[in-house]
Amino acid sequence: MENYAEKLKNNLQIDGKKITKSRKEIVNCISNITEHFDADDIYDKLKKDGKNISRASVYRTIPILLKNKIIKEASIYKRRTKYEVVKENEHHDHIICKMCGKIIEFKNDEIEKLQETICKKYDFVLTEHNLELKGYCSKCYKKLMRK
Amino acid sequence: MENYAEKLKNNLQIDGKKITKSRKEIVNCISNITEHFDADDIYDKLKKDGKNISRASVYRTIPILLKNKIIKEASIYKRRTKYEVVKENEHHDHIICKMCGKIIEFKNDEIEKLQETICKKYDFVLTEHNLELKGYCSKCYKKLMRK
DNA sequence: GTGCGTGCAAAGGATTTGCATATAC
DNA sequence: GTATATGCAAATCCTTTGCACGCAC
Repeated sequence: MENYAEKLKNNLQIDGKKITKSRKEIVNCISNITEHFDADDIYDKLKKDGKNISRASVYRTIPILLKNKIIKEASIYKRRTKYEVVKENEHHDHIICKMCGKIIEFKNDEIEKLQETICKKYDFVLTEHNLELKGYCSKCYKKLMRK
Repeated sequence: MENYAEKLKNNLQIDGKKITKSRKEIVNCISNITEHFDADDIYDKLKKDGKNISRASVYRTIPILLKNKIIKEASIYKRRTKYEVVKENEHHDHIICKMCGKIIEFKNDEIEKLQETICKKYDFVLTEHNLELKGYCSKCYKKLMRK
């Protein structure tokens, strides 16, 4: 379990930025989200919890969270950017439905091993990777076929 | 060299859609582009060539080109969708050096097969994928180690 | 002739920004 | 006290859409 609030605090101090109530609430809010989320998800969740933090503040905090690797961009769906909380040692890849935006996370050791093999072949040292499989979930594919 | 105009024509006829001047101009325009482009790039290029086709038509033609696999989404940068012309049998993935930016293109059939297997497992129909391996090329890695 | 496609301008919608005020330090 | 952050509403900007007209078939 990582302490995102602490991480943010340290990074803000280094940058000479302020540790405000809004920022603390936002980082606290997202650290409880396990799925993917967008700016409005944060805004709504805060509002539901009685915290009246403006959309502007949410949007202005997101770049800070990105920079400090507390969240990362997961996908963009219908012009809306989706994020996920960064968890150390929990890498996974994504399957994305192009129609409904559904996202499935997976991890495949065989693929990871092959990636290593490929990089060795090209004399590269692999440090990270990003694999996105795009297509249609069974529901959407059926819809598509009916047309 | 593929004949995109012909491909579009055939597909439009199958769908009972019309082969209009605008659509012909647009497909002709993009078939000469080798880099990535967005909707406005098409609009501007057409305008420069004296073809006054509205932005609306460009935007309305893009989904048709996507559907017919004449173009595909390449990336989204600053809320602007970038496309590239689809070239048959030219799929590849990328290895990218984080230090010098060197890019190596590769293709690995085993990984592609595994992707299919994974999608089947999750009841997804795979239509496209994107795999980026990031790390350091041997030269840069040595530099890094010397530090 | 009919229905699909086009152009125009207006609408949409996520995100950004200017400005006055509030707050962390 | 001062610089940075916030909230609000307005602005931005890519993209979509309604509508009247035009064109492919």
